[in-house]
Amino acid sequence: MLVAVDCIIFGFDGYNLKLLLIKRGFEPEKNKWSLMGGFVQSNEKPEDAASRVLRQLTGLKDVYMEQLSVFGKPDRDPLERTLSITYFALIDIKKYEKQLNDDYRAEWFQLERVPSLIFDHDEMVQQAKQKLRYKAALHPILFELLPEKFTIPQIMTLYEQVYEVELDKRNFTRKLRSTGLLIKQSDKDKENSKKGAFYYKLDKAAYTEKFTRFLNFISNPEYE
Amino acid sequence: MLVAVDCIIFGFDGYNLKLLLIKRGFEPEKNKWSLMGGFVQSNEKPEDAASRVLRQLTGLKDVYMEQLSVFGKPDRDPLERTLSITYFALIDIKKYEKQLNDDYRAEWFQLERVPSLIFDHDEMVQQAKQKLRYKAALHPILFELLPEKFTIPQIMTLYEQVYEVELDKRNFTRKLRSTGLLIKQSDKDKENSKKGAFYYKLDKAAYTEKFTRFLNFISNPEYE
DNA sequence: CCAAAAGTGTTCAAGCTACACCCATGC
DNA sequence: GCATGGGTGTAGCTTGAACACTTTTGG
Repeated sequence: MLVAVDCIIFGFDGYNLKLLLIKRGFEPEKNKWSLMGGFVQSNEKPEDAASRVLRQLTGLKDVYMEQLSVFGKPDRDPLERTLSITYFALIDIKKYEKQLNDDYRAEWFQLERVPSLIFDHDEMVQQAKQKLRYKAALHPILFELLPEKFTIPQIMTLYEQVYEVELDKRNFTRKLRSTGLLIKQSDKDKENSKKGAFYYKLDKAAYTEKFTRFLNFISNPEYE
Repeated sequence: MLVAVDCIIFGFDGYNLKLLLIKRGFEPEKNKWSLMGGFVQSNEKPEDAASRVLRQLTGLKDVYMEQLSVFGKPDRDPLERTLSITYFALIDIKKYEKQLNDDYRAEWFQLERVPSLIFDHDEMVQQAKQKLRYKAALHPILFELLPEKFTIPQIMTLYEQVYEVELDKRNFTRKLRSTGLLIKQSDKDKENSKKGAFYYKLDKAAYTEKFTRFLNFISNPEYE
């Protein structure tokens, strides 16, 4: 049996949550949109294959990545029985922009505008979105999508995008600060407003320490 | 590459949370304790393989089962490169008792008394325990471990076992009732006390409807 | 009548929701 | 000087935690 990995890669540009897709360069389904994937080599762990694939496409390593699940219907690939292990990755879209590998004709798509994908990749994306919501309601993983310095309005927009809700900025700010994960900087981002919004950095030590604690950023979402 | 499934099977006998293991009947590692597993056949989805394997061992079908993750280190099986997809299953231990298939020399082990297992199966069990805690803090899956009629002290013991904590019965009862998942019966279980404890059944409709909602049975556990 | 488990209520603290106004600045 | 987005505080309510006594009945 062939074993592949497919990566569901999320990015955030400050306004919208996006997905990185490639235009498939070979048959079957040549020129259709697809997730970035590759086969697990004989000397490789599946997670190493996923990191390798991600690095090939984006040039990035040490990216937040998590195993999602296995897709294994006997006929999911029409040519040959192939099992796919999916991984979802969260990357800072700005870091990536410079390193884009043009060989793959990759593009970012807003989540609402994702085209239909080959094989069972649509289902993979659905599952990844769900998992992202589930996980981000409990753990501070969305910081992985942000640049080193970010503002509170930015994070709030991110949460609003992920959950497709509108949040109250007073309550959100209070809750966010109460996590103790943020370090306020003295400079401001003035791109999005005249007054400017203070930058924050993530307190890495607190992040590591509190990662596995319950956070409850979003109350009573529907969980999968 | 060979692809196998391995099942982490949990059961509850009213007092202790248990794990079902088999004594391996073939080389390598013959006569060592192991999870029940099997290879994914060419016409089979992995989840079907898992159900099949579970049915072979226990005679049960329509069991609560969930994909856990993939274990894929190149050398995890010393003979041949084998990928394993793990599933965890929750079964009512009483239903099972009658149907035990003796071919596999299976035994239930209390979680604290699980022997060391072949290959990376120890790690699989660890992961399954963690996932069980995570999931059961948010969703009412532990009912899958109980018989059709059960008492509140039984469920409470089950939660105490899963999380290795002591709970307050007044608070627990109130929280449990507030879920609207239980239907009180008029008869009592008199096996465990003279006064007897009322039986309850699960309200199947409410269970299905509320499954994906946040429940928060356990406050602030450490999540994985 | 007594031992053993089942069942039940109240008080306090913390956290969540809803909600409206002032601030700083570029144009 | 005004439009735009950033930033802050309070009151009411809900939820969770802590805690002790009464009930039932088999032996």
